[in-house]
Amino acid sequence: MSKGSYALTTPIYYVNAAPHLGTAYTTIAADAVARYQRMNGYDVSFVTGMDEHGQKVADTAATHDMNPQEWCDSMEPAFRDTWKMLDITYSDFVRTTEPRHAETVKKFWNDLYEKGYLYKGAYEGWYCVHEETYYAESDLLKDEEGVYVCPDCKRPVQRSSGEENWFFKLSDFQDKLLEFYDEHPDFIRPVTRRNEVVSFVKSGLKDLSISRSTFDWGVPLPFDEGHVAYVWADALLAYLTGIGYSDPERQDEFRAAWPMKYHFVGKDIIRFHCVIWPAMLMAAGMPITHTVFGHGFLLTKGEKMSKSKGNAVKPADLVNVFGVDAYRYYFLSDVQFGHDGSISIERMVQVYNADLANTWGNLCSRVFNMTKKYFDRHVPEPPSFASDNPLHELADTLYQEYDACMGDADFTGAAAAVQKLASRVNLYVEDSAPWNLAKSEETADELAAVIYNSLEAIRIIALYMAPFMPNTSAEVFKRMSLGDVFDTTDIESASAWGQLAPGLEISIGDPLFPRLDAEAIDLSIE
RNA sequence: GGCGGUGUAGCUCAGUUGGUUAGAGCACACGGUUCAUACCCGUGGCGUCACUGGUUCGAAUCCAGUCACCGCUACCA
Repeated sequence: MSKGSYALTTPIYYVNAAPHLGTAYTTIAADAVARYQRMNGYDVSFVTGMDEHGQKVADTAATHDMNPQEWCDSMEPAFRDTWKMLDITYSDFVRTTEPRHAETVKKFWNDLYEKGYLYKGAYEGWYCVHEETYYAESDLLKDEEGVYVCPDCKRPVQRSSGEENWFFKLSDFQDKLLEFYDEHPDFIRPVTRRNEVVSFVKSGLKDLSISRSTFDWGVPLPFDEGHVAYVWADALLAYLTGIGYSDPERQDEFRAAWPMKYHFVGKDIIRFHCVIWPAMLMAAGMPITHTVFGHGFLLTKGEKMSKSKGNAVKPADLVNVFGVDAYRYYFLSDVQFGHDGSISIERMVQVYNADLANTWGNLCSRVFNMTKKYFDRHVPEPPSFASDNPLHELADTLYQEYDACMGDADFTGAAAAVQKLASRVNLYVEDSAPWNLAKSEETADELAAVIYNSLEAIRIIALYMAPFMPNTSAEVFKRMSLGDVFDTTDIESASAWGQLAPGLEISIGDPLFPRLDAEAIDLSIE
């Protein structure tokens, strides 16, 4: 029984660079939510993709001796393969050069054109005579007297009318946006981002040029074929394409999935998603995505991680050392989503050893071993008193806590909630000392209870760890003869205490997370 | 310059509407245990809660100022 639709997106990533830790971070977060909400009973639409248009792409293609389409095609595997490596379960991968997306762009902007939200005008730019270059206002510097000067040669620049473009009447939406933010406090998260956006909009909105005519690498506007859509006027619409907006056969899906639940984005593109995008939707008369979540940046030694600084460690480098599951777990659990977070190899090793090797992995190992040793590898029949135990009590509160965190994109909180149960099982085993209970026939029932309860807790932990660490949970389920953990469609009832069937065979297997030695890892993030 | 944010144990961070000896995880030290991946369990130390002044019976928590760092201040994304 489906709880309904749950749609979310990552940004449609600009093709100019292969996925790096930052894009992987956003995508893993979205995937954790997607996986969880599927297990929680929703029909999940999870859209990601590639943003392939614009002058810059055309230029980059040229430097590689390719035409733009060839260049974009050559980049597709970099994205698809990275997402495959990270076990990303997107439901649609939109390339903005696909015909179906061109349909979306044409349909959408034609609608706004007919509704009178577009007009032709000239974009006012700045020109430096000496450098013979146009600059955006944000690129300019100011001299002592507050006069704009060229960022390269420091000479004053002059205002200049650029090309004729189509403009979207963004300024018409200033009040409506402010009203919308006010009525939908959850639209922009976290709160600091919200404040920034509100103060930006309050400072006044200018109309936005949404077309370009000086190059042709883009979607031609249907009412003026000499113009192609500006990249953002193109890329944002990929969210619609990804759930079937322009596909006659997917209209039911589209109606169910729109408006979406989440756009996960980096904080650097929050404005496009929180100002321009809702204004576009208002103009189109469409409802607006529930929440745009602008997460923080990953910092190494306090500096933003980016390829431009040449300090990029590729996701694959870390996956090779730690494995996919630990990679996902580390970034989601140790970096507060929404805040900038420091990351380091040292820290990653610490978290891996503490949370995964020592707590979760070792717990499975010790309990599975005892099951083998005391019950010939089979889940024991629990005596009637077995369900009265501290693990049962804690497990009963887990769904509520975890669900609240995941619904809130608080991955750190969700991971901690599961981790708390794992720690509690370790303590329970310690307190119960099954190795002593095994010494006498008189305590055989107690021993069965302890082992059954520990196994049952492990089953439940594996369920809730699955969105973070899909492979490990699948493996734990397999070792417990439990079937596919991702067949779960109602995690709340699946995690209710006492469903583990006695008699199932338990296999021990190799350690899930062999301990790592920080000294032995030859990899540094500078 | 304007608006906003941050500054709490070695590290990463929690600290609700101001209220008893300031918390968690990790790291560190010591003790216990042995089913387990030298694992698990217990105990412990450490903090002038950035600084200064103020309000209050009482402030990490409110106010003012100072210092440091950071974000936003539109069309590369």
